[in-house]
Amino acid sequence: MISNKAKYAFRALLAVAAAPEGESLTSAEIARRYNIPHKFLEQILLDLKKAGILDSRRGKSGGYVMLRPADTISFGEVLRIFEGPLAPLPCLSRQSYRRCEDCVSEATCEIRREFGRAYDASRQVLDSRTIGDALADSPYGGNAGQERRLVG
Amino acid sequence: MISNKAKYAFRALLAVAAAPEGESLTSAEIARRYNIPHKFLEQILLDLKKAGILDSRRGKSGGYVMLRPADTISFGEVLRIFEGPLAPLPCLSRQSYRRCEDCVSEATCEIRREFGRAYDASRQVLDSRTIGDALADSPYGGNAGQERRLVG
DNA sequence: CTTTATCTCTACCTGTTAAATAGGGATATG
DNA sequence: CATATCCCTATTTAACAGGTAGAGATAAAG
Repeated sequence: MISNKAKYAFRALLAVAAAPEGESLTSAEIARRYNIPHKFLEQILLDLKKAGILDSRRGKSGGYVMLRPADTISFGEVLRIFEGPLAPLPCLSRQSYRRCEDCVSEATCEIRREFGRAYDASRQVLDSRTIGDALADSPYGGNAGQERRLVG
Repeated sequence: MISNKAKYAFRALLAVAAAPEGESLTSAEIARRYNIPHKFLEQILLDLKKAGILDSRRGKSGGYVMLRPADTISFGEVLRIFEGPLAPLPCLSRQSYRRCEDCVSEATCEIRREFGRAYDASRQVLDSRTIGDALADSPYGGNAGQERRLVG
């Protein structure tokens, strides 16, 4: 299971990305809309800002906007911000490789091989699908991060 | 990352499954071979027994043997014993479904949809690949759970 | 029938993390 | 200058990971 923190981050990102071009969204509004504890959400939005994904405006009529286009932000990237490495085994992580204490030979390790396959399969999805894709595929057809399509 | 507990369980299972037909393997031997804390491993082996995967013999010259053939035991099944549901979101778990508090509409939830894809991809691997498969594909060509192949 | 090697069971311990909660400080707008 | 917002840090509570510890049950060997 992914953490609530990560899930709230996706909610927030999708909401900000789906907002009309140029309009900002406040943490309070997002929290209300999705029933997320407000102060907790603030921390999360701050993390997204520090990661260079969101930008913010302070003061009255402040709020959050996308800093990068939604279709350049993959689910994998966001997940890694909040969950750390996605690899199921330390020896499978490119970013933060660590040897397994109980491993006799990495090259022949069956566990590593099988989980490597599972990891590849899941990464294929998470690192290719973006926030923009998710909105575009949405029933309501959000269109953040790309040109507007004519509907009808 | 999967827990050490689960990883140790796979080590143990693969070792027992790879043992010559009819021979049992002691927890001490497995612990020594893979540098796993012995008492911790004992708990794990007990869990595998309670799950109906391993059988055990007590007393001198005791040890563990497979209760079911290795090629009927998927990585997913074992993982679920030690990690609980594999679904990345509670609303994606068939076995222990739970609604997300912050979800407005499950049918249109972009998070659910995207993680559903990732989950499907990873489950495709974990629920189809078995301990027996993993040994068969091994460089050294273990052959537990199926007829012996001639190596020439 | 005693010793010894094994599995079985239960309790406990320590550090880390999840999931908030709390309380203010900084800043922009009206 | 009042208010609404974002910004930052500390604290709390519960659960969980990853063991450690000690004793009991059982079976084989001598």
